[in-house]
Amino acid sequence: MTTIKLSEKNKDFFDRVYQVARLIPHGRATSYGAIGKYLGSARSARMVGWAMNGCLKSNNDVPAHRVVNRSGILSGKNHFATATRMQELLEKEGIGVKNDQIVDFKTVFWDPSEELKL
DNA sequence: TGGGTGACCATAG
DNA sequence: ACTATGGCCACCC
Repeated sequence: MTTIKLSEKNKDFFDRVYQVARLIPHGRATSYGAIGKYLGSARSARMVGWAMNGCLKSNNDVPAHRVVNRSGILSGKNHFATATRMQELLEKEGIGVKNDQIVDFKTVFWDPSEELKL
């Protein structure tokens, strides 16, 4: 049983990442960097990935499969329950996946700092 | 305390 | 076009 330590500061960060991830529309996908940028780019994209890692271990409704790297590659599929889990979830939403990479990613791409611009 | 690692990204050569 | 490097910052040993 793995427990993620969450100090006050990063708990806030994790929370924000989860919030944005939940706002990703059905059938769309975004990147770690995009989320990091939306959160202020002060935090690097790596932290977003770290947050995602934590999200899989906690029981929340964060669609981690809709978050990929900048090339549309399913870089985190390795962290899902099964190697094909992430791809299956994406394809079920109508997102094409070929060779662990999202087909026509630029079309599927959903940028929070654009769509969610306040 | 310090150093290595990571579901990454941007820039430089 | 591709490879190399630095930066980012929380986590673990």
